[in-house]
This record gives sequence, C-alpha cells and structure tokens, in this order.
Amino acid sequence: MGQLFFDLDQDTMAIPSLTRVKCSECPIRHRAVCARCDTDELEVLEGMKSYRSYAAGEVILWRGEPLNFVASLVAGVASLSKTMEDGRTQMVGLLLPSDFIGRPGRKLIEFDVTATTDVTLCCFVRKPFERLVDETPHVAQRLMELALDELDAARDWMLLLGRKSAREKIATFIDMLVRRSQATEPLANTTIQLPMTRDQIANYLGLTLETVSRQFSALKKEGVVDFTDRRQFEILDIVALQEATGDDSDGGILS
Amino acid sequence: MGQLFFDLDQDTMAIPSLTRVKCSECPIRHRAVCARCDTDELEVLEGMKSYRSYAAGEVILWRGEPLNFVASLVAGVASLSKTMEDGRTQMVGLLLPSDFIGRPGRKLIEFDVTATTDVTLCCFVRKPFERLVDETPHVAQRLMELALDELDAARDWMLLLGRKSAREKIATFIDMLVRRSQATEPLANTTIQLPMTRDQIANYLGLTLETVSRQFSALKKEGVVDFTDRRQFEILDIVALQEATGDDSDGGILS
DNA sequence: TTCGGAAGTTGATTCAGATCAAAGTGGGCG
DNA sequence: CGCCCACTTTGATCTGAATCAACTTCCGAA
Repeated sequence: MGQLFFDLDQDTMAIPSLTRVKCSECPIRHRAVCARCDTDELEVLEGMKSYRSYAAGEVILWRGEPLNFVASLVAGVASLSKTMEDGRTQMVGLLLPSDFIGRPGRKLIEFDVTATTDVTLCCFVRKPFERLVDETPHVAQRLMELALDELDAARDWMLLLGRKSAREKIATFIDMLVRRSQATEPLANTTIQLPMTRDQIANYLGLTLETVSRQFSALKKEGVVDFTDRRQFEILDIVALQEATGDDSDGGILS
Repeated sequence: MGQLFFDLDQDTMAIPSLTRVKCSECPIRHRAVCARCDTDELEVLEGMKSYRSYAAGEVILWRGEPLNFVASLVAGVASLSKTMEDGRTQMVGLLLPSDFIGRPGRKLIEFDVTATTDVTLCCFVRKPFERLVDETPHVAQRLMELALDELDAARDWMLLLGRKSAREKIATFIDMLVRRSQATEPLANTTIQLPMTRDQIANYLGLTLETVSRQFSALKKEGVVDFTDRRQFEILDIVALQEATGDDSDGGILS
C-alpha cells in the first residue's frame, strides 16, 4: 500500500470523486490508452475527463446497458462477469489500473462490470472520445494493444478453465498476483494482498468457494504460503508454487 | 458444399496453391481485413498476397515461432491451441473464413495454429503489411473489429469452459455450428457438417473424447439430433437443442 | 478383397470437485 | 461492549466426468 505516486485514500484505494488530478501526474500515465499522448494532447484530455468512484461491490455497468462513457481504470480492481439464467457466474476478465472499459464502435456491453475493490475511473463521454481516437492514430494503436493484451490473457484463462486442476488453478492465481505485485513494485517483499473474497476467486477460477478455501489450506499446510490474515499472505516457497501451476517453468521456449 | 462463389476443390475445400484469385472475386472479400478497401487498394493487395494451402492436420504455426507472415483464412477451418507440459491441450480459438492470423506489433505467436480441415490462407509478408496498416486507417480499424470479435468469442467460451456441464457444452457447440451455417447459407436445410473429430471437439470444449461421444449419443437417443454419418448430422428439435445450451433464450435482453 | 489402423462407441470403475451441512472468525455498528 | 452478519473453514457425502478397457466401424492402402 501507499506505493502509488499520488494522493489516494489509504483505506479505499480510491481517488476522491471530485479531485482533479493532472494527467502528467496520473499513476497510469504511461500504460493507459493515453500512454503516447504528448503535452498538447494531454491538455485536451484534461478538459474531457472526469473521475468517478465506486465502492467495493458496486456495479459499474450492467450487461446490455448502453455505453455512454468509456473509461480507464485508475485505481482498484474491477471484474467483468457473465451470469447464466440459473445464477451460475463466471468472471471473464479482471481489470487492473490502466485497463480500459468500453470499445470503439460498440454501443452495448456484453457483460457486467463490477467494482471488486473500491475503484476510481477516469471517464470520457463516448462520442468525443471516439472522435479523438479517429483523429489520433497512436491512441487507436494503443487501444489495439490493450485489446490484444486482453485477448492473450483470455486465452491463457481458457487453458486454465478447461484443463487445469483446482490446485493448479489456485497456484496459477497466486502466481499471477505475485508477478503483478513485482511488476508494479519490484522491491516489495513477498507479502501479497488478495483483492477478492473466496467467492469472487471461485467465480474467477471456475470453482466453488469451498474448493478455493480447501486448496488455500492445503498450500498452507504444505508450507508453500502462509496467511497473515484472510486477505493477506506470504509466499514461503516460490519454486513449489510455480511447480504447482502446471505451466512450463521456462515460459515454453523450445530447444 | 459448393456454395462458394469461386473455384474450390470440392473434396478438400482448399484453393489450389498456385491459383491467383482476383481480390474482387474472393469469397471473404467483404468480411476480412480488406473489407473496406477500394479498387485501388485491392490492386496493391493483389501484388502483395500469395496463397498457401495446408492439409487437414498440418501445423500452420508452432507456438514461439517467429511470425514472418500474417494471413487471412480464405477457406477451411483452423484452430488455435495451447498445450501443457504433460500433453493436456485446450483449443483457445477457432478460425473460420475471413478470420485473421497474426497481429501488428507482435513477432511471436503464443499458441499453435493447426489446420483442422484442409485450409487455404491468403498471406502477406509482415513488414509491408504493417506499413499498409499504418497508412490505411480503415484497415487498422477493421483489424481492431476482428480482434474485438475474437475477444467476445473468447469470453463466451470462458463461461462455457468454467461453468457449463458436458451436455450444455455439446449443445452450445452444435448450436454454434447451426448459427454459423445459417449465417453463411441462410436457405440451407438443417444438415450440418462437423468440421472436427471427437478428439478435437473434446479439446475445444474442455472434455474428453469419450464424454463427447456419450453426449452426442444421448442427444440422438432423445431425438434432438440425428447422425447421417459420423461427420454429418441433422437437427430434429432446435428448441430442445437451444434449451440444452443453458443460455438465455432471448439473448439476455432485460425488461 | 483384405488387412491395419485411426476414429468412434459403450461399459465399468474411480475420483476430483460439487453439494450439503455445521461451526468458527472477525469486523463494523448500535 | 457485545451482537450480528458476512466471510471462511472444515467435514461428510454425492455425482458428473475422467479414466481404463473392450469392442465396432470405417476408410484407405496393399
């Protein structure tokens, strides 16, 4: 916590709704859709954007709702999920800071978007944003890159959902959190925050919450991880963890 | 069969390797990446493109291989798949005519691409194609649309892989084939070709081939479908089929 | 025409994970 | 301070799909 470079509410991780943050000081400045904007372009964005905050658990968008705004996720974690008639639900994506919500050329959204933790969005009204995209090739390009990254992530997740055992799913999930925390904060120790409840993790991994709990317990008993608290744990044996993911240890490079 | 508007080999569905087909007569002219190209632009493409054919079962690209060319799939069906160290494999996408292989800005491919049936590709060398994309906004736009369509498909598949029962998976798969055949050939009867073996279907649906076989048998016994032959069947009760998919009957529109 | 092997079906058995059920834990709020 | 409720853990049982195994069907090559 507290590692972000600007003023977040320490409890909620959310930027107070009315704060007007300079784009140049924005924590996602270099990874979001605006990554390659120059000073002039940022000024235009500055005039278009507005922040919105959502508390953990709030629904940001319902499936089928018209998409009047698009947004970059500034802080927190949000999830995309699909629900069947009988209530079974499956998360189909996790949105992390710098990820984008909404897409050019689609007016409806195909899944629910929910704030997993408290969340802050940097919003743009759709029409003017689309105009900006049309006029600014590097923004369109960045949008494309973000979409392709999501596609890669979705495909890895398909392998996980279709073929991995419960243990492998949990190990993969933890390993993902570890990698992510190292990416944003390379010097951190091995203490990891869980951004979701057991139930949400189950929906993400295609499991039940009981199975999630049991697998966490098993990894703890084996000394691979240790729980400081229900939402925070420490990696004791990263090698064992990565072996348990079922993935190629070397990233799959042949010969 | 035989409904395509130009000269395919009837047995293999593949365009003979050396044939030079006019873009203006290409069967995927209006859906592929070149959908919005004008006559002049088509002429440029004409000079850049070359066809390649692959027999059913041949590997088109191995994971990790450098992507020296990109391509549109002209005829046949190809699959994207990921394989784990111990041999478990999961298909992460099906490529149908007009789908695109390769992506701007990535030199490596993250999964194996295999010809499921005999396949014909319309190939472009990567570098000049990327230049074309940079200079032609509507091509970049079309590429984006194709990527977003794939992303939607991937997310629907995640729901299927994570939450559907074997029966629902099979019904969804058949229903998808029905919709697809209706889209390409609205007047067709209800006879459907299976483009893949039981084993490939199993890899697509996250099942084993035995389970696939049993579920097909069950649907047959119930009078929902009837098999003309192992690779061809007829829909007897489309309503029952759609109920068995587990999806919202109305496409999920609320109120 | 037969042979051989790949693809598919069907049956018996096993097992991982779901489901059902009951306690335990902890944080927020009156 | 203590109660309540949401979250979590753990146990017992059940079940759908995997696994193991045998057999059938089909197709292509000799």
